Amino acid sequence: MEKKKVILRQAKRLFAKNGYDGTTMDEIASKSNANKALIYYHFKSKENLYSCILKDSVNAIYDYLINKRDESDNPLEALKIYIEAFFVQAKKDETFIRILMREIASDGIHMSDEIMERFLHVLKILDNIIKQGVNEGVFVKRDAKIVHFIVIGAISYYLSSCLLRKRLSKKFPQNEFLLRDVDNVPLELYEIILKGLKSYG
Amino acid sequence: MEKKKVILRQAKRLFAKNGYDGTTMDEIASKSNANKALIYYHFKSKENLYSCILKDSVNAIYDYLINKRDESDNPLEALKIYIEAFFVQAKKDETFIRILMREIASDGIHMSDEIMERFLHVLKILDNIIKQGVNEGVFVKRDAKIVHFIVIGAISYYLSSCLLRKRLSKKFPQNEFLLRDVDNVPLELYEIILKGLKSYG
Amino acid sequence: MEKKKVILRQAKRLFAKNGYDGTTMDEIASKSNANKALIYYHFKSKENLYSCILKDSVNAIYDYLINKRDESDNPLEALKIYIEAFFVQAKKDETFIRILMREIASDGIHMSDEIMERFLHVLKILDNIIKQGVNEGVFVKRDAKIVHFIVIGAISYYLSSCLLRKRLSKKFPQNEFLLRDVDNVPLELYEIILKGLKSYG
Amino acid sequence: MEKKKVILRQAKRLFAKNGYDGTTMDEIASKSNANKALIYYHFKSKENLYSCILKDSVNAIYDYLINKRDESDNPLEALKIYIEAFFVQAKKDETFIRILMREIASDGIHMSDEIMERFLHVLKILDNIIKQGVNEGVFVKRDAKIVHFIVIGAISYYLSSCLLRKRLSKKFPQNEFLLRDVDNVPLELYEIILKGLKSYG
DNA sequence: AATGAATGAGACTTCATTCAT
DNA sequence: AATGAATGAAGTCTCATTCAT
Repeated sequence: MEKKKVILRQAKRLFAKNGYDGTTMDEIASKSNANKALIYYHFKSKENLYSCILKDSVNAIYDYLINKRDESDNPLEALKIYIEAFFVQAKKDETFIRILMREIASDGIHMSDEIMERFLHVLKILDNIIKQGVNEGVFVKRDAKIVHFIVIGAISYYLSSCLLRKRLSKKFPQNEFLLRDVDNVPLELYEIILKGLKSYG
Repeated sequence: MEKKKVILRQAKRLFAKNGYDGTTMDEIASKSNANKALIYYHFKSKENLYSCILKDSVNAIYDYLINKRDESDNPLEALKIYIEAFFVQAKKDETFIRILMREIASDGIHMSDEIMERFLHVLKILDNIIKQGVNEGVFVKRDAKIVHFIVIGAISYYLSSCLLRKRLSKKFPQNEFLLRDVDNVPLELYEIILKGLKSYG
Repeated sequence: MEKKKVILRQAKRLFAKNGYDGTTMDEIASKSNANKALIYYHFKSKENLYSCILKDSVNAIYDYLINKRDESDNPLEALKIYIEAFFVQAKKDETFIRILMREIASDGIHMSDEIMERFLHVLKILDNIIKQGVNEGVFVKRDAKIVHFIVIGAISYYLSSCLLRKRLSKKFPQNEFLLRDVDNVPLELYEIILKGLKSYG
Repeated sequence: MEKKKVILRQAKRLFAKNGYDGTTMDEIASKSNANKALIYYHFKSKENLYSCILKDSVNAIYDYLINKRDESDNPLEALKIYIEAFFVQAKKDETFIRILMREIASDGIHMSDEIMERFLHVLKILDNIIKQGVNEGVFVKRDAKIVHFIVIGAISYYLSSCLLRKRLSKKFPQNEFLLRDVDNVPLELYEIILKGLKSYG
């Protein structure tokens, strides 16, 4: 019972780090101190194990965002909350963002319809916020999707490149300033986007 | 001599689509109508083949950006040109952005120091633009890095998700509007960022 | 558990006959009626499989000689026993001598430090016998090492050339007498060496 | 013309060190600074190249021994000359002895009939010496073949183990004395054998 | 005489998966 | 729930050899 969770956790870590094809069942078994056959006992197949992990992650982020959404119906604040929530959740489960990046890079080979739909809902939350803002006249009219690419793209890119930047800044100390962490990413991001969207009147 | 280029092109396509571990030498050989041993004759190993591809791509984008940079020294225009150039080049060589995403997701396992340094230079070009803008008082003071995450993150995410979005919009027609392509990404992106950065008065 | 031993035995036979590079894992698998992957399951690599075999063989001959050594502390008899024991053991495990010859021919590429040390012990047993004999005045003073080269060289050469001589004697019947087996090799050897070493008083 | 000899020399060195299967045509090409196809141009095939080398070596030792044989018809001296000649020639062309050891270990897979016959002649020279000695009453009656195994076995073993012993004596300095070179191998060998064979009277 | 490119066969090794217990 | 042994397919890489020039 406990073992199953350990397997899930370790598998997730490995899938995030090395990708689906770069992760072996042997590695998962060894990192979770489990017999390889036990993984099959619990999860049927590698594909299924991966699928479980993907589903859990998408559900977690969806549930979190849905919860936070209800904290405000003011578009300005809602946008801020959305960005922060996405960031917080993505940081808490850093593996997810890496898995997502790989899925996008491979056109979602491993994503089931169910998972895709759930992910669409995540986007829709942001879309609604922008639309409401435009309707209420607080945002300039602009394709809401571009905001979505900015938010998810920037956060994904920032979070998943943390280790790489750390490594680079050691190797190239003269460019260290380029690679240092940003103080408060969600706030900076929010401020730029907000200023970029806000209609003055 | 021709064959070598064919192999490079096909390998790149496959690495972009399926990742390093998801691509087999057999597949590359078959897609480039080459004998498998010939790939080893020209490229020594899978790792080395991948490395060559990575290097070529990073060099191409670097050269293109360096060229474009010299077209203006006005930070506002330079920013616009940078965004557009990055977008154009990334779109022309769509495979690169996917390879890059995977590399970031795996903390750059396959990136040699040489390649990393070259990639750092790409970032530095943007950093200099922002810094000049802040110095000249046309941009509000803000951590230049966040802009970099927005530009590269959003463009990467947008471009590499094209096919996935197309697939999704067929499967979920009710949400099709969410997934449609944005009319003019670099322009929209530039306008939001510019508005978000510009200092008034 | 049984399979592992079968693999070891068959691998040993093949390595002896065809050398390390001349033996394929496919061949070993087929001769031991085992799946190739099973060999890797039990032995990790070809190199390691070979190493195990080498270690076992050296240990076997060492243990046998150590045991026999204690049967006498008279140098004359001890020398006789050593020669006979080495011969008997080498004949019982004929593969070993061939493997050893190849190892020597290639300067022990595959010999680990551990194995080398064990083999050194084998030499030391003979060395001690000769030295004791010289000290007690029953042997003329002579470099003990030369005796070692005679014993091991002659026995190795004799035993491993058995099949070749048989083949040759069929092909060249007029020289058959040159190639026939010697009646009692260890005894003949012992007598020559003893006579060659003995000091007369 | 020159290249052909370089190829032969380098191939021989490699075959001696790594065996037939352990040596690749690529390696030979690279060590002789020749194009791989050139080796095929000169030698048809790997097997043939090896065969040429084997033949040359056996012929060289045969010619040398035949020459030396005529220097004496006294069995005692002839034996001494034979041992010394075999040793000198084997030392001059150290690769040969290693190749021979491997051939014996693998029952002479690569030895053509022609080469085998020539090698038989080498043995016959020694056989004749011993027989003459027995006939003349200077040697005790003893199977001549055993002397042959002693001479060839001991010399082969001694010469081909030189590097290995050097390596070992560095790794195990406390046993260095066991591994040091013998001062005058052919003399020591001759003296033991002579004393072992001589009939007193 | 000499070479760069090309190839088919096969080598070592790994992997997801299953089975018997 | 848990495990050691076993397997077929496939993956990376090497090798002897040939071809066109």
